[in-house]
Amino acid sequence: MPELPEVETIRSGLATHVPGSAIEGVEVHAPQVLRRQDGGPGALGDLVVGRTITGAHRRGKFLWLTLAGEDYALLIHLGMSGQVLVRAREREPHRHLRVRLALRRQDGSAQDLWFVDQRMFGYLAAVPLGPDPHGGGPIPVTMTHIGPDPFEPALVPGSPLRRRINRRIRASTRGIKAILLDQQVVSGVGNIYADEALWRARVHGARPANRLTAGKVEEILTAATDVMVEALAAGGTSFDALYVDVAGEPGYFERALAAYGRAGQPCLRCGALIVRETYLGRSSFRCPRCQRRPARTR
DNA sequence: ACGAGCTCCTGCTTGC
DNA sequence: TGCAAGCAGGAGCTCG
Repeated sequence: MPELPEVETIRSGLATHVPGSAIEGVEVHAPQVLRRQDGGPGALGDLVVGRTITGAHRRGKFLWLTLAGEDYALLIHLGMSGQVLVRAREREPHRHLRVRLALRRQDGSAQDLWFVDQRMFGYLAAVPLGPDPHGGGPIPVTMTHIGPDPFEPALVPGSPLRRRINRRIRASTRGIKAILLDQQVVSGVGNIYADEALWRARVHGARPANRLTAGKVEEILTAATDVMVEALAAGGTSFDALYVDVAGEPGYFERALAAYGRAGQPCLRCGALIVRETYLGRSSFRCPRCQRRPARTR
């Protein structure tokens, strides 16, 4: 499940391979992944063919390639199982190949950009660029509601934005994990890194956010940032073949996970057995001793 | 305005 | 053995 570190690994791979290349053609194998395209699936080709890719950007789990003219971007969300692969033109198509972009490099050589997605929760869309409400560079207009992510300089500890977000979190009665998963507050954290951050901060995910101190919220945000920095250094987390980088290589952070997926195994801090629970309709893993359930929940 | 719940989708696993 | 149900879950949407 791609979260911030995995999407950043892909962004960085794209940044080294595709800027300067022109999009020569679009081949759609599954129109479903273009369901968010304004004007319908057919509009994608009209908006991107003939244009040159100028850069690869990311906020949270959203990825976009800017196009020459800097008025439009090709927005990519990987959903649960999306992959972006840079492939040789001759390569045999992948079973779950949904969209193929034919690229032409500046030196005249050809390469393909594949959007592969088994479960098709992901999508592609050519979207106009607009101003960033959080003060950064232009972003696709369909994602202006997405909050800043912990890798953004504006969100460093002690910054005004960080303090504002800390207050916003503590104004809510929702469980802290629900807020971590809410991409409109802070983006980039998904189910895996939320559980890891909460384990590190010794907090139960169902703890109402308004009952946390500013210092504890800060500790949770820092833990989320730290675990994602470490995961990025390992190339991301690959549970199965569903997450790979643009060259098709998996990441190696799974072996460093302390909570997620470790039900029945000892807590690396205290030895109590990690438990799996359902929270918000998805699985949560925690240490029953380090992360005590809040008193009045359930 | 906020939050809870539903929905999209495929493939692997589980149970009868 | 074969089939159906269960499960995985990001984020946009609807509804209260």
